[in-house]
Amino acid sequence: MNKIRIEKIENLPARQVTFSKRRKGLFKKAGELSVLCDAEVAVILFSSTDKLYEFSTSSTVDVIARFKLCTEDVEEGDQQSPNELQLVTDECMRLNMELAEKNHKLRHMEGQDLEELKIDELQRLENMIEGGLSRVLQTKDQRIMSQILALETKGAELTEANNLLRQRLGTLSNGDGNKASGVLSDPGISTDEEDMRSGSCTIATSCFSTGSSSSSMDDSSSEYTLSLKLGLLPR
Amino acid sequence: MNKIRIEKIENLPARQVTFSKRRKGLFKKAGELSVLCDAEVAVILFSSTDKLYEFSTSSTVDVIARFKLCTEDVEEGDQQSPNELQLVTDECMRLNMELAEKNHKLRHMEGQDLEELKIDELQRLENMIEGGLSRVLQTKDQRIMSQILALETKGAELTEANNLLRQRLGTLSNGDGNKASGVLSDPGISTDEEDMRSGSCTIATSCFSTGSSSSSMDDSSSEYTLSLKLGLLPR
DNA sequence: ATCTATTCATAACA
DNA sequence: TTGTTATGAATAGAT
Repeated sequence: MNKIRIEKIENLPARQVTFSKRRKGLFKKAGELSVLCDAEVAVILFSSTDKLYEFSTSSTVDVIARFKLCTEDVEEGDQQSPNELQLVTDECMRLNMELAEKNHKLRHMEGQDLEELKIDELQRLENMIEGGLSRVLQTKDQRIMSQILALETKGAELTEANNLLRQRLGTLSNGDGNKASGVLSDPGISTDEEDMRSGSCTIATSCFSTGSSSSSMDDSSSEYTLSLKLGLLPR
Repeated sequence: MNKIRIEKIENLPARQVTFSKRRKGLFKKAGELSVLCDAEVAVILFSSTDKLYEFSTSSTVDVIARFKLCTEDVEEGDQQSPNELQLVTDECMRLNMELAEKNHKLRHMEGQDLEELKIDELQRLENMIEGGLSRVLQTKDQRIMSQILALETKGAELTEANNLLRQRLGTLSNGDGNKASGVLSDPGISTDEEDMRSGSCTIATSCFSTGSSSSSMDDSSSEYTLSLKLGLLPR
């Protein structure tokens, strides 16, 4: 409903959704144009994940052939039609160079081959890495928070259910108090709650195995609050 | 204002107008999609009068080359002779995949597309980034230290030379003490030292504006050491 | 080409 | 992924 700026969508799922919707729209428009105006059209589309999508009135290769005819006439004279092998070879070389560059950049990001960098380049690299790191940390925290929230909710539900069951048991056999309390330690009924305490904690703490955050392990407050405190540790 | 049926417009002028309007719209949509979703796109269009129109993000022939690569893979296998073209095409495909993978990794390192990662993957990513960061910082510090050392040495040499000159001047005109001390402020002789203190300082501090690495900057030592430490700052 | 009345496409949300 | 809806964008028809 909102107007958007035409710039790269950084959020991946949103980008994927927009891609598939607009791709559909684009293809539709292309088809309408071809019918309305009796035109021949081909649309070739590569997603950011390098997947190919195409639309064409007749056959894409036919349109391409026609296109080649039109354009080769223009540049004919200086070169005899660069054959397919040449085309693919060029693309190969281009890819090779691009790959080398990316590898180089990646090595720098990983702290390798730093000798070749000047101090200011190192500084820029540092800033870039720190930017990435902060985004990673932020994302991780968000993820952890939402997981904690989900667990809390489930925990609360289970606790309530447990209380209800206990109550019901108490009503059924109100003559025998031991029976009711015995149920609590019965794995068949209250395991869920137990799992919350042990299992979830492990998940939370294992995430911080770096060591920077294994500090305040005191369970002075309730167990649930404890996992929260650990979870949001920004580092 | 009326809704129109999608069928060939028989009226020629009307068809031409519609063609030009919708062509513009189609190209715009194609451009928006490519920017929004970081996609590569090519639109090839022949009017009913066989005039060619094209739109593409990079170059139409590049996109066509890529398209050929993708489609030829599909129909490989029935052809037996693994000619050169096939070989190069295979290599191209391999490169394409590798490149996609590197790009993906790089984006993660830069803190993009993190939605697709699970918590433990985020944690591993964080560790990797932190490793790189620490190496970058270490390299930067080393570089800075060695530059400091070089400047210190040079500073010491200059000081010594300066002393020698001063001494010599004192010997030449030992009757006049003012002359000798005046020399010190004479740009022709002692500029080097002055420049070290003022000019370089500005450069130096700006480099550490990030704050993360401005650690042992204590100027408890001699003045030379102070200006030198600042001076080595890069750029 | 320029101008609206409409239809259409789609961003955000569920 | 699919569907819904409030909005902005595209455009048919007229000038």
